[in-house]
Amino acid sequence: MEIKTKQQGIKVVADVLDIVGGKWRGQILAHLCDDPKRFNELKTVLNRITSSTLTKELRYLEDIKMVERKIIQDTPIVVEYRLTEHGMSIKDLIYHIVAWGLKHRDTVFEKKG
Amino acid sequence: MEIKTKQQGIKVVADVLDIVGGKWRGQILAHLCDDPKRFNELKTVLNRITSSTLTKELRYLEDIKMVERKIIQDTPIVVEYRLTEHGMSIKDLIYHIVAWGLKHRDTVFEKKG
DNA sequence: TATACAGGTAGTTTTTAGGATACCTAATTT
DNA sequence: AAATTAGGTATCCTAAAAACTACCTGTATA
Repeated sequence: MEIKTKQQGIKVVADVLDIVGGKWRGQILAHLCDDPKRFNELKTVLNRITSSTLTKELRYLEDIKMVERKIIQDTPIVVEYRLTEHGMSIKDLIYHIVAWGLKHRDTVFEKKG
Repeated sequence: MEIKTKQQGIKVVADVLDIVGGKWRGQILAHLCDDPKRFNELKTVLNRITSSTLTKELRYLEDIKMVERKIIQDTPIVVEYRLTEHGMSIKDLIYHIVAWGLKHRDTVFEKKG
């Protein structure tokens, strides 16, 4: 694949990073790679995220069809978030991100504590 | 690879996205995957970036040893930015990002113009 | 002579992401 | 009856990211 495919190939990088970037989206998607998670499970595992931020990020991921919200029980309410079938496609990319990070982040961050 | 390696595997996603994320860094790295580029080449190809932002982003990428700045001619001054040897390792990841994006961004962005 | 290009810096302002705080319904537990 | 859990919403606020504007050195070009 040639990235040289000028504005085509580069804009796509920005688009993908819109989806996966920011402080939380990558982490949320990474957690959902394993298995579906409930709202408060995500909240616990994403240390320090607030309810309102988590809600916003999940709504965004729903809007772009990466994640779906499923009410699995009505009363008491139980909600589950999972990757859509289409969203599953992100797993590979997340694996590559993790792989690169495990190999290289120490070098790259050596001077940054 | 198991992402389930709890906080280990997830924190690394955030770290990598720190490097590659934001509005410009991914695009800058993607452009430098092809070949070295001069300051104003980058500025032209990254439509709408300002000099000061480009300078900041390049300085950051230099600090973390992903990119190096090389004065290739003194007078008149000619400066070239290229991936460091270590920075080259990002190529694969960029390719995966582009690959995923080309396959999936239409679906994902179908409702977003 | 003056205008443009190359490669920037400095200072200020705007925009945006994310955080803080408070609050909501309904059920369950103490 | 009161507190806790589950799953949020609404509003405001702040800190950081990026943009805007102006300016700089030095060379080449018209």
